[in-house]
Amino acid sequence: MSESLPEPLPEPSPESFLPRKLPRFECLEHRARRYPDLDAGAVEATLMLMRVSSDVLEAYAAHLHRNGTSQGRFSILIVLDHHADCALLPSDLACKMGITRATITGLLDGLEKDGFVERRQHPEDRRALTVHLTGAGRSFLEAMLPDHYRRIAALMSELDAGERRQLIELLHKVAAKIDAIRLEKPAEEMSDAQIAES
Amino acid sequence: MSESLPEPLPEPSPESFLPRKLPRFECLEHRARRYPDLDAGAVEATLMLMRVSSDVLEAYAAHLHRNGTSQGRFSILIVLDHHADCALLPSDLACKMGITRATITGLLDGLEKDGFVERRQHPEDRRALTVHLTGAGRSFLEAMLPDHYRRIAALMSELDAGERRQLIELLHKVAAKIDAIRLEKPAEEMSDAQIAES
DNA sequence: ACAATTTAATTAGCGCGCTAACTATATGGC
DNA sequence: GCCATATAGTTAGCGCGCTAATTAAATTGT
Repeated sequence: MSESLPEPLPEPSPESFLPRKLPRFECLEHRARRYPDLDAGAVEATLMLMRVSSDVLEAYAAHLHRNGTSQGRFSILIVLDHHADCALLPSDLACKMGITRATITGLLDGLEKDGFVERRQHPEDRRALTVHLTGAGRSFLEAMLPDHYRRIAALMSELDAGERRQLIELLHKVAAKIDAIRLEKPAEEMSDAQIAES
Repeated sequence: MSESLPEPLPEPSPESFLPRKLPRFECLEHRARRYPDLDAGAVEATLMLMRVSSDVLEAYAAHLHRNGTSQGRFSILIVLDHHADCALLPSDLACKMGITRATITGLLDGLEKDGFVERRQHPEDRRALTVHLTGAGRSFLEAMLPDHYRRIAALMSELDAGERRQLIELLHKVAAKIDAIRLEKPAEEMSDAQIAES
């Protein structure tokens, strides 16, 4: 919050930062001089966070796609395998994965068509279903997982244990402020007028 | 790569990490014991990166949605404003934003319907168009930007200048390994046999 | 000069998020 | 017992990424 433009700015050209794609946050830092509210360091960090994570997601999606699946589907298999004993409902999956039940319905349709999953009548509640991995689903998952974990290890292989902790800690600090992004009015940087009327 | 399970693991329950939603990477760390390839620290860091970035994106999308727009649309306005002198083509936008021309077409359709943007015949190349902010588009953008930058500043307000640098540097190290996620076979952790044949 | 290639934009259709609305069942209060 | 409400799952339709195919125009090679 305090400093702004401590260095003369690396002069954008964000193309040079990362191999592919510039994500949508791209052009912002150019405008450091035009907007008094613009904190160039914050924009740069936000840009980088969004770019790297979207590139990671895209790369991972490409890998899964080659193997005939997708993020959402693969995650369902993982969650089902992990809770193999619990007879999860679709709504449990939605809750554990942080997506809506409607989306789960679609993902399960696909997985069921592939024969990786089956829906069974819930024994007590006739509204509900329980979802289960089939043999095929389990073998598919087992075939994917070792490579999956190897990829994740590779992704973080440039960071030693301390750096990983650091990254997690920094991300926690960012996460603590996510509401400032979402809320109607940001609480930070209120003008005197705003403070007066509050 | 070296260490694994340096601490007994914070015992997942990722619900406690962050306010809302668990993203799809969720359940993985439970399985540290079952898979030899699983590097728990790497999984934890990856999980956190994906979760925070997706929560930031979602929060930002919610804000833009309240104001009748979206990430893609807003980014186009920003890029157009920034290159107001250049008479950008749709394909320039695609390239600068890291999305396909097909997607740009759709976003421009929406923006044009809102009256924020217009497409003009390119003066020399009859295949091409140039895209321009209208007055309405510019006013909308100018009305949004100060708050926009305030939100970004707020997001990073828990990090001092050094921590932001650190975050960026750590993310660079992650970015350097993105290919390991995408490629057919991960290069890391090659067996002796693989090394021999390379 | 003309055919082959490249490039610009679009269209059609998919994936997977979302919300809102709908159906069926369970549950809680009177 | 019965009505109101809540909950499970689905459906319909949108947003915005994507790829592949299409059309038009420019460029390149011989």
